[in-house]
Amino acid sequence: MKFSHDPKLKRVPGLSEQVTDFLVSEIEMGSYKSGEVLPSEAKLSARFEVSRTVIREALARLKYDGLIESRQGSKCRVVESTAKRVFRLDKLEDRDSNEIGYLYEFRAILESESAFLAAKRRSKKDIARLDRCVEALNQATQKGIDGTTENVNFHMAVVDASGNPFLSDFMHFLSGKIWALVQADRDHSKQKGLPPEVQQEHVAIFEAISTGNQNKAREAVLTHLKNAAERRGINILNFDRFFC
Amino acid sequence: MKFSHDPKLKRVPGLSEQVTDFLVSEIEMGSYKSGEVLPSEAKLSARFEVSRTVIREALARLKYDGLIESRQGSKCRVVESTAKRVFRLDKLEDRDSNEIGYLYEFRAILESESAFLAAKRRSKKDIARLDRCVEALNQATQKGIDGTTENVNFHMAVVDASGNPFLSDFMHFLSGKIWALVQADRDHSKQKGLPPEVQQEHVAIFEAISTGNQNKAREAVLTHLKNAAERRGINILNFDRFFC
DNA sequence: GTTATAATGTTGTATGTCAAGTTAAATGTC
DNA sequence: GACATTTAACTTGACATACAACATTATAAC
Repeated sequence: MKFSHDPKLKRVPGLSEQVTDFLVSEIEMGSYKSGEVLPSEAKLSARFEVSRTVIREALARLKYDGLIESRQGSKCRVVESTAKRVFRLDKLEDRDSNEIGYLYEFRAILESESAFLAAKRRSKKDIARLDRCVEALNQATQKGIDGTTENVNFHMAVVDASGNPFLSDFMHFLSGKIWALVQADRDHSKQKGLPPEVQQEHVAIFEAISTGNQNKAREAVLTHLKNAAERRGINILNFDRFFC
Repeated sequence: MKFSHDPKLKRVPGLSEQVTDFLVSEIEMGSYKSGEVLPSEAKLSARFEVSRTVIREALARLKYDGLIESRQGSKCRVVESTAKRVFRLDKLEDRDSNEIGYLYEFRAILESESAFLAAKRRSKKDIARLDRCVEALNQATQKGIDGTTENVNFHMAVVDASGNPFLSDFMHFLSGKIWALVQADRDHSKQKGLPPEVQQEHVAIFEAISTGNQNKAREAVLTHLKNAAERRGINILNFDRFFC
């Protein structure tokens, strides 16, 4: 049996990765506070019993994230946490159901407001793209195939139609994480194909956006995500805010 | 004159940083598409005319961001953009006023919904913290000092009171970027101290959250951010959506 | 005490080496 | 010729050493 081309092969974490994670947790735990200096590369090399190369690759990662700062000649300094250059969303799979509920709430806020804005700003190209997405979802529903890709495409078409590049970029990032999360426990559910009621929800969103009904677009998204969370057994928290 | 301890010294970008930026832009431009392999470290080393050490440190950064993937023995692969591990918000200072307007809109969505949730979920500790923040802003207003720190603290107390850790974490990240942006052109305005009307807006937000009036909390934040954007001459886009 | 100088420490970069793993070519087999 | 096996070449991971550029600290001079 050959594994040469299988991309799902377990990637063994290298030494620099391990050192990186360790240093990150130490900084986040407060072992090294803002403004303080880290031990020299030589000291870290001795402490972790790895070569300086490994240490440097780990530190390069931290520098890129803006966690530490360095200048030739003097030791690395830990920068204030407000100056972080990236937003990271790791270890999502081993968070409890409660936290995932918060993630869906977060997503619901962004996507519903995106739809609200999209109903106002959507261009003809946006509507055409949304139309294609709905059609693709239709075919997926009829054929009974998975349709996850088409689903994601539709949701991304909505946020892109909002016209806000930050909203758009961030939701692309977030949906990647959520998608990976969904795929992770798709083995459990074993459900094939999209239920027809899901597609009805999609159509409702599309109609509201294309006709320019902002409030209806927002509520259609909220309804859809509320149902989606329920279908996945996620502990939703505050979705009923607009329905009381 | 000595600069030894001055942290504002211009940090000269190292070779690995330059290589990193170049490779990132090449991947984003599409020179290396998803699933394709990068040239070997030796080839890259020859191409950029730097040592393999530099290349490895640059690649370590890309791996950490989830832009590429590597396994011992085979070349690095570019991963699908949906699998990116981080959300980055760089080069914010050289975006035009229009885009900054979108940034404020993005922020307004998150902060107004945070306030909406905070008005429902705020604990006694949250209210106490908000109270301390308002008091600190009061004193800053009276003393006529800058008050930027107190301002940021208040806004973060609001999002923390929302109880949603994702919302909270992300807004901490985002406010760091916005704060840096504000500080960048604070030299232009030369305004000292907070105007009294700003503090009134803060108090309105606090009152709405502490009394549990969700809708009022959300609109108070929107009003505040709308005015804040106007005061800073930012081209706001859609803030009047709730006022028509 | 202050200032100039030397010594030391630290990061940035380059080079070489080897091990472990993958890929591609050569070879053998039917 | 098609297929499987072995071999060779290539690639990443990690280590060690060396040196330049810069910063810090200790020392010496005044």
